[in-house]
Amino acid sequence: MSGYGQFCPVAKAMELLDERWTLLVVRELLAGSTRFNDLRRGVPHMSPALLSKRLQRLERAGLVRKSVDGSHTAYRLSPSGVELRPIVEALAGWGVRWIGDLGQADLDPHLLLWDVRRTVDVERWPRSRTVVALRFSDVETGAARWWLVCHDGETDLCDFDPGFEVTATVTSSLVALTRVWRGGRSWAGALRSGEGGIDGDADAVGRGPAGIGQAGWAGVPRPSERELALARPAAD
Amino acid sequence: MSGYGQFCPVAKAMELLDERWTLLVVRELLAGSTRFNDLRRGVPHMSPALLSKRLQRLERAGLVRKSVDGSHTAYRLSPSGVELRPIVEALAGWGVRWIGDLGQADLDPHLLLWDVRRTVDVERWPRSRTVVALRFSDVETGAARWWLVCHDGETDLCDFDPGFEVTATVTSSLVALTRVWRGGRSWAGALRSGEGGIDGDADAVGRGPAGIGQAGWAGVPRPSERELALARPAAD
DNA sequence: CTGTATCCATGGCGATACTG
DNA sequence: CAGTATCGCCATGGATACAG
Repeated sequence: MSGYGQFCPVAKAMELLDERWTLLVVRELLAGSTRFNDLRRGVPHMSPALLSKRLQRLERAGLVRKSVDGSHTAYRLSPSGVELRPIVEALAGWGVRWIGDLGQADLDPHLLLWDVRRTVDVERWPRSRTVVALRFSDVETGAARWWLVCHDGETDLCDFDPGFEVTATVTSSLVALTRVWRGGRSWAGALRSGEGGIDGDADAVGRGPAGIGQAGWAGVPRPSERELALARPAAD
Repeated sequence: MSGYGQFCPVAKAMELLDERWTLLVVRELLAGSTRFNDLRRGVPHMSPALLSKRLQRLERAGLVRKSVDGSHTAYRLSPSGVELRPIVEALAGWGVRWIGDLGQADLDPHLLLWDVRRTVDVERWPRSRTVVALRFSDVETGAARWWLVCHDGETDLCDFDPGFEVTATVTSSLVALTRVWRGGRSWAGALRSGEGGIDGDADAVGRGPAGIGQAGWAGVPRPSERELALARPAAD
């Protein structure tokens, strides 16, 4: 018995949505990914077998529609799936307010840049090809260097040097850039503390992270220290 | 590893909230239950061991505060827990729109009346003691007869005859009253089809289900047939 | 009334490898 | 690129009994 045996619509909704990974797949679909491997990038650590299973389940439940066009497969949310957007956004807002503590295990340069790629504010960048190199000061070789290549309104992410001239180079610790992108930490503060830096034509790229953009929920107001204290496990 | 290894706040939120039963416990707390056994009534089929475990987890996460006063224990949501209300309500709205099909296993007279008890519109009832007897025509003995006793603005639920004079008697199939209470089915329709009936002083009790009230999300607009068709597994 | 303790079966899921 | 196949573990949680 995997159901709850309740008619309550919260229970009926959660029978589907409380399965591990499911809502993260929905989140990635809402963010615009349609391809299997794009979804994988957006939901790292999820095995392909499980992703496949979840997509099938969501399709059977009518939240996702799969369309095959030649060798090209796309998954898109149906109307009922799209209606989960306010819920996912509310969860993001809640999470950003109340689960602020990030462990080292929560940090992931691949995922951060996969998300950053979507928030680059191309309008603020030069119309000619612009390349921002990113370097994480505290990440092991292999995931420490990245390049955002912006051209014709498209942004590509490379984990290898694409060879073009670099407009500016942003250096930062992984945790600092993650915090800045999530909101709640300012790039100015990261610069001051020495956790971040920018070289090259900073103005051209909107002074680094400002031009890279922020998460959609970055602007959600954080609880005050007083509110946080009230919500804490409580000495009672 | 039970986490998702992601900094995404949706992932961080779901690490806590996608555990089985958790959000239903939150729902019941939001509805106003504070006592362990009241929570159990609101979340039937959940073992007490698991309820205890979830409450502890929620307390450690700062969403719930436990207060002990003599032999009286109360669980209340903290500010961060209360902030889940819009999410739970949105889930209820989503569920009621898109997961309309109720199986026989989802029906439960105990839970229905536990919920109904909260929505009785005492203002509409006489100031003197009012007793509504409910009888499910299709439920096995033991859970087929119920009494709502309303007095001094309080509503009590009995599964035995309290002995007072009955103001009115509502008869219905379990599925019909569940649908009416959830919204999406009208009591008038249930009466017409013969699935429901009311005897006695119907006017005094707001003509039955109208006075008994409806779920908070009963008014959520349901998708049209056309929308439903679009969201269905799709013949593509 | 408010839980805790214990036990056990299940199946979810992580890992890895492999295919059209 | 877009998945399937297989395997095995162990944690989840259901059931039951019991305790302060």
